[in-house]
Amino acid sequence: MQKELTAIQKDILDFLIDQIKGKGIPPTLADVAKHFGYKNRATVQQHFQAIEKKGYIRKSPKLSRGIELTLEDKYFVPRPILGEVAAGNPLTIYPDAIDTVKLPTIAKMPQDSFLLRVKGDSLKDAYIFSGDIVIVNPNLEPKNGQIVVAILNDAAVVKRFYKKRSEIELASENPEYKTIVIDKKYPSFKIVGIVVGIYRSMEKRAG
Amino acid sequence: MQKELTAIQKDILDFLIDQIKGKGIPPTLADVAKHFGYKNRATVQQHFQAIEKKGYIRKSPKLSRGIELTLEDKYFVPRPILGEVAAGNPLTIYPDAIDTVKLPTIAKMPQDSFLLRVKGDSLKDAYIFSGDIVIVNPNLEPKNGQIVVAILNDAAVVKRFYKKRSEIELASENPEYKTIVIDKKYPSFKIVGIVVGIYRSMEKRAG
DNA sequence: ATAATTGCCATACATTTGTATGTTAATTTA
DNA sequence: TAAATTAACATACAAATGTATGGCAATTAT
Repeated sequence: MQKELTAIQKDILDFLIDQIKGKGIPPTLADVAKHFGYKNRATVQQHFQAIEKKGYIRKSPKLSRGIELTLEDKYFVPRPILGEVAAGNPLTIYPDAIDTVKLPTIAKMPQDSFLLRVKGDSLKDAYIFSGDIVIVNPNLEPKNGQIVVAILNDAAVVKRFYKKRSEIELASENPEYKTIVIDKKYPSFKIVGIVVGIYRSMEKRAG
Repeated sequence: MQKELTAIQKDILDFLIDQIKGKGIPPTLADVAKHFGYKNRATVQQHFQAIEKKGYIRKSPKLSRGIELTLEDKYFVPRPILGEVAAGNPLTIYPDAIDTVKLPTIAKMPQDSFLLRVKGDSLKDAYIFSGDIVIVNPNLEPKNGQIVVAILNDAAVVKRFYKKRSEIELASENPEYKTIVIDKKYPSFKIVGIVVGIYRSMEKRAG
C-alpha cells in the first residue's frame, strides 16, 4: 500500500507528472521551486525525498532531472476535454472544458496539444469510434490522407484530409457520410490540428 | 528541405531519439559521449551543433538535457516486432523479430516494452483489430479486465484477463470465440505482459 | 507534554553540465 | 590546389544542479 501524500506533496507530484507528460522531461529542483515560488531548491529537495520515501517516485542520485515515476502507466492524469467533435455530422464546439478525462502516462501528449471527444461514427472504418478521445496537435501541417480536426461553420469535424488544386476535401471513411468539399478561400473554414493519437480507456466496455 | 546528416550524425540522432523514447528524457552530452566511446563531451557538443544547424533538433541554451526534436511527431523510429499474437485462435510466436514497424514519437514506449502484431479479430469489440501493433509492458501486474498477452501451450494470445478463485479466465469480446479457462497451476501458461497501448498507422487504409 | 512530522529558509560544496577555445588530421568541396 | 567541412581530442570555466547540514515555526501524533 502507498502512504498518503500531503496536499503540498501531491501538488508537487502533480506538477512533476504534468511536466513529464507535457514537456517530456522531468523538471529540475530549481524549476519546481520557481513554479511554486520557493526561494530555495532545498525545499523541493526535501519534498521529493518525502515523496520518494512514500514510494511515488524514484530518484537517480546525482543525476540532473533523474526522477522517474514509480507509478508509471498506472498513474492517470486529469486533462480537460475542450469539446466534442463530430465524426459524422458537425457538432457545436464548446467554449470551455466540458469534461475531464484521466489520461494514462503512456499517452504522451506533446505540448500545446489538446483533447476532444469524438461523437458519431463516420470514421468507424478508420477505427475511430464515438466516445474516443483524440489528441490534437495544432502545430503540424496537414498532409494528404491524415486525419484532421477542422472548423466548418462554427462546428468542428474530424475527417480525413485531402488537398486538391483549389479545394480541400474532408472525407469520411463510412460510406453513409459523403465527402465535404470546400474552396480553399472559404472564410469560415479552418484546420484546427492533426489527430496525432487516439486514447481509449482499456477499462471494460459493454460488448 | 532538411540538409543531409552524415552517418555519424545520424547515429547520434538515432541514439538521441532512442533515449527520448525509451527513457523518456534526453541524454546529457556525457551520456552520449560514453555511449559512443568518446573521451570528451565537446565532440558530442559539436555533433549536436551540426545536427541543430541542419534543423533536426533544437537546443535550449545552458539547460541540461535541453534538446528537443524538431521533427516531433513526424519522426518515426524503427522498432522490431517480436512476433505475432493471436486475438482469435492461438498462433505460434516467433523466436526473432519478424518485421519492423516505424513507430511515431507520439507513441511513448516504456522501457522493456516490446511490440507484437495482432492477428485475428476476437478482440474487435474491444476495438483492437487484426494488424494493429500492441505495445506490451512486461513489468506490470495484470488486473481484472485488462488486456494481456499470455503464452498458452507455446502460442501467444491477446485476451481480456480475469482472475477467479483458482482459475484464470481469458475472454474474447467477440462472441464468436469462447472464453478460455485455465487453472492457475497449469504449467504451460504464463502472462507475458499487459497491453499498455495500441499503435495503428494513420496512413490510408482500404475502407 | 513531548516527540515527530511538515514546511520553509539559508549557506555551503562537489559534480554535472553546457559552452568556449584551440589543436590536429582526414576528407570533401570549390 | 586552397578552402571548407568533418571528426576527434584537450583544457578551461561559469552556471546549473543535486546534496548535506542546520535553523525555525507550525502542525500533528503519541
